[in-house]
Amino acid sequence: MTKAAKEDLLNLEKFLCFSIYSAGHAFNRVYKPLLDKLGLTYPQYLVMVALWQEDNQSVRSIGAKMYLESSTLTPLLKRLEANGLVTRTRDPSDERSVRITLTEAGKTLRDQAEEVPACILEATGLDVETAKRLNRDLRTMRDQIDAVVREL
Amino acid sequence: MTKAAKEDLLNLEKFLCFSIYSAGHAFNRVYKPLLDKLGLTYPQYLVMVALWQEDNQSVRSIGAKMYLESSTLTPLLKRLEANGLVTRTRDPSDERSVRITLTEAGKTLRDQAEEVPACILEATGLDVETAKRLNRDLRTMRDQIDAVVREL
DNA sequence: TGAATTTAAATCGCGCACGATATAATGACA
DNA sequence: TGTCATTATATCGTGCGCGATTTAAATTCA
Repeated sequence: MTKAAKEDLLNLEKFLCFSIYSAGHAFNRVYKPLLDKLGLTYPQYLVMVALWQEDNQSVRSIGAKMYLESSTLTPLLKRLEANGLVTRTRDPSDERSVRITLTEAGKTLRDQAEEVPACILEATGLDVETAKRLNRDLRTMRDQIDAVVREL
Repeated sequence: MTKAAKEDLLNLEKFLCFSIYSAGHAFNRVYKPLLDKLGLTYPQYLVMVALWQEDNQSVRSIGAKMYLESSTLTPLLKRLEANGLVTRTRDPSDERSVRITLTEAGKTLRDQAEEVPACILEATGLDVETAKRLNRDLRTMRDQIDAVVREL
């Protein structure tokens, strides 16, 4: 290993994982004022996006798309239910499964959230093409990491 | 807006923030077995990297580098102290400040952690140059977002 | 059919992360 | 100097996120 490479191992800013970690927190900070108006947290917003994309999903389906466990989703979905945005009902055709369905308020919220993605993109300072490339690279990396994790 | 762009607003996978969010979780998953051996969590590991880089920092200094609040760091550092990796002592020249200093065990742990970054890089499936570019782009984006957040 | 396995959610305990607030020490400056 | 503002850390409450475990339903297959 070169000397420069060794020094990189001592520099937190040179850690790719830390850039992801700190960028994630930065997104949280910039989303907060926008989502406060909607009464949503950042993870709740992402779940709502998933439901606006496809309503009436099972907890399992949402978890698969978001890479989250039921132990994370169940309480979060209960909060969305308590806030009147979704309903949680056992699937009659398979009583193990719980279907999450948007209420009218949950559907309506989508209109109020319409401006959010453009605001966020603007805050990143990235042009659309760069954002797309970054996005693609990150998804590829994530999927590669998860492939490694699965074979452990 | 084009039709394709509108559809992207409904597709969670096309959200840059979600790629960061899910990639962050993926890193957590792949780090876990490696860090379990060291008795560290992922955020604790990042704090240790910061301390290996520069020992005897104040809580404030660590927080500035890691973009974390004292309300996050104080309990985390107390756990590191309880595990014998650091000491926490008030700075005699400014009693408001707490200096975090590596113990011998904390210093020694660095050797055991030596292999970790290479293992992680390998799991990402990225070559060194791509990882560097991605890293640079993410830091730039994070700093840009934080600049926007500060002027709110 | 009936026992054993698998699957889906839920629950629990722990650690992170933040905002709001408290406390104590330092600095500013009238 | 004494008051007022600022700074550094700590504390509290809330919500994520996971692993381990539990419960109940569905599936497998002997």
